Amino acid sequence: MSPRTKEQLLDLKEARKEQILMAALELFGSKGYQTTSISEIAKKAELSKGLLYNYFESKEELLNEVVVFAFKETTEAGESVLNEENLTADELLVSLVDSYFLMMKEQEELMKLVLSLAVQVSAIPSVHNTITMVYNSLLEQLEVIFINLGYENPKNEAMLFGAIVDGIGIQYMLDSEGYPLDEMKSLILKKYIDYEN
Amino acid sequence: MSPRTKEQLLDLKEARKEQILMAALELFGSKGYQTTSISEIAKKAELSKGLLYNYFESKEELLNEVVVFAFKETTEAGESVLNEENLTADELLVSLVDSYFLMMKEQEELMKLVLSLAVQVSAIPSVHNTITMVYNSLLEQLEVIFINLGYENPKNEAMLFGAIVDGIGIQYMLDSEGYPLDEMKSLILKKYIDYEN
Amino acid sequence: MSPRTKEQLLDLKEARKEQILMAALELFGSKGYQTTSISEIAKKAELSKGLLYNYFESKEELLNEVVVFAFKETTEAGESVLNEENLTADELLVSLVDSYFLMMKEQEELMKLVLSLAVQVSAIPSVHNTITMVYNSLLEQLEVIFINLGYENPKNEAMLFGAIVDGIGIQYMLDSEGYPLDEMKSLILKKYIDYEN
Amino acid sequence: MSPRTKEQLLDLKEARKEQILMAALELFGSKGYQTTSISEIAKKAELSKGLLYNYFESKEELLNEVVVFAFKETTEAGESVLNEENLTADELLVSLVDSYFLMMKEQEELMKLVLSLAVQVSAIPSVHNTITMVYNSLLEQLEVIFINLGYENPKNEAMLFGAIVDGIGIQYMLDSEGYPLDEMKSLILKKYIDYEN
DNA sequence: AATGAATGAGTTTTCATTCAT
DNA sequence: AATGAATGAAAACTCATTCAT
Repeated sequence: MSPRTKEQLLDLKEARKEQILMAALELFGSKGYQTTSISEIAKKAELSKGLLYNYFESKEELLNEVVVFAFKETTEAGESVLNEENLTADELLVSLVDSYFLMMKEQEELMKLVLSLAVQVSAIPSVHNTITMVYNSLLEQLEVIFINLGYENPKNEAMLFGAIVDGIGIQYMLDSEGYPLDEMKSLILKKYIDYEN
Repeated sequence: MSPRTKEQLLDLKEARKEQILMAALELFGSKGYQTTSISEIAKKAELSKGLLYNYFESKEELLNEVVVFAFKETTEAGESVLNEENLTADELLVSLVDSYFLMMKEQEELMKLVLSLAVQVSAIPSVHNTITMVYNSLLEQLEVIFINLGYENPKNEAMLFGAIVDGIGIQYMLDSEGYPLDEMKSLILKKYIDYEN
Repeated sequence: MSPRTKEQLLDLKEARKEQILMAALELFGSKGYQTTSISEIAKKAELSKGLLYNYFESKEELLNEVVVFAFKETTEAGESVLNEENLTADELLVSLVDSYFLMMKEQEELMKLVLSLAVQVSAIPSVHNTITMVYNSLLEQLEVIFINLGYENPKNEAMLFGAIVDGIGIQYMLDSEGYPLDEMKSLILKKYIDYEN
Repeated sequence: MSPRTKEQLLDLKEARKEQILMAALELFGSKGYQTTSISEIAKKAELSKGLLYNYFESKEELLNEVVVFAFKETTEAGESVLNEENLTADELLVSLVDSYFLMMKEQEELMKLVLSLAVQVSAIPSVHNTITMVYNSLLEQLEVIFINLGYENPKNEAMLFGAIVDGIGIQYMLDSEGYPLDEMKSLILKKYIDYEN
């Protein structure tokens, strides 16, 4: 019998990779990078340790790819908001805040990871680079909005907005049960726009 | 020579403990908790591993005490601002922001630790409790100010303010060289008060 | 198209086998047996790992066949010298020394392998047997010459000669750049025959 | 109770180190470097893996120290022969050959290691350097003798002699039971001196 | 009180070998 | 005949913690 076609193999490979990335994302997010072992990831991704190393050269490389993967989702959420047509700048901001808060609620693990990595992993240079890169691309996205809103210093405004979201993320991480996520959302929107929930 | 009095011994013990806590704080802050070994801490604190275990039962307990120790400094800085007399609420806020931003600049390590711990060690239950506790006491401190400022929902305002500071801390950690710390400070103050730098 | 004849298939198989053996020989010689992986050999021989296992049952069996293959070349070089007609015994010895030293220079890899295997691999019983076998057949070849030269104890003389060649091989391996191969050759020949380079 | 004095500790440390070196020497010699695991060495040296790493930073460093250790014994044996007084150059050579052959018989493991390393580990640069160094110091020792014997090219003679010893070592390694060590010794001595066993 | 030698479980990573396709 | 995905045992190495001195 002939071996699988190249395309089939590529598909399989991509699927496997994503499978591993998802498992790693979840574990890194909930337990932290250092505390998560390759064995655990392999078990969660339902493959063997050895095979995992066919897809990622090292734990550190895996982490890097997880970072890219994780931020990609965040960026894409923002992107889709930005691409919605017929929205005033104000409505855009509301929509963006909505999407971030939704993500915090629904993809807690992802947010935890993104945040914990930003902090925890600065010690690993390659990861630090990756994070800085993707974080900056997020900020640029935000900047566009503040430009449209006519703010005086849109770059700094974008950074402040980013800081708020990150900070809330941290607080939410510390106590996701009791945290008044919705109230905070209203509060922020009120600061930026005249918003009645 | 007469034997040392009990108090002297207690002082000695306290001094030693602080010596260890400082060393651990610095290392945990710069390298992260998991990546710092007990040996390194002992070397930096200039005592033996064995003796270190006379003061702290385990690495995890040491971490807990480091968290308390680290937040205490932060809280005390805030406290001293709050206790300054003859300040209007507005001036208090300015003063508090000043003190936080000063700390970020001058005690980078401490900020890094506080933040990274908040995130990184949520996985360790005992540490999670400690952090939640001290973080809440910080928030209560802030709340007082917003009460005085007459804000409608001072608790949430305190949380938002805390989030901003944390978020800026994260951004500063990612790129402490290039980050426009002073510009961000002005921006924040302008949001809260009519402030001209 | 008609199916290939059995002979053609055998030839193909033999060609493949040789292809693998050559690759393994080169890698074992340069990197050592333990340090060379089956994957590397397969890549160098331009076939898949799986297919390689159709030709050799295990890495150890492959090694055994490599040993035979490697020594065969050595033996054949000697054989061709012995079969040259019209040579006096002295001339034969000169010729043989020539051929060994030429091999050392031109087939460094092969020599390295032969030697390193002789030593490195004594721990693997099956390989030890193979090496002993082929090494002895080499010695028998040499013995013939010393018989013809009329030496008293041709067997031991053959062994001594073999030892000299091996020993020089080792020294050459340690420093193939700086080693005075030609001077050593002259020296040896002078010992055995009145030889002027 | 007070900790041990520094000297006691140093003695203990030296003893442990030698204990480990001996175990490693034996195992590397009989099984080869790659095939011997740190666990095995630790077990043979009767300590834990972890403790072994207090004495040697890595397996490779251990190997290097084993090489030095192993050659030191060889060199010292030669040295002691050279330092015997009232010996003619001829007698010195006899004595040296005696000592080498004795070592081959009695310290088979040591010889095996020396040889196998010379060959097997050329791939590890640090070890290659170590071996080249100690091998050259051995050759210099030999050279002195050939100078005293008035040979024309003592350096090359020393190398040839070294090659013979190495080569015989290899042959002896391949078949230590059946090898006519004593006959070979006589043969060599006869070549160099008029020697009647 | 003080030391650091000692342990061993746990970590990341490699690789000969098998097997579904 | 041919592929390379898949496995898992084993390797080198680390480190929190204990304990004899």
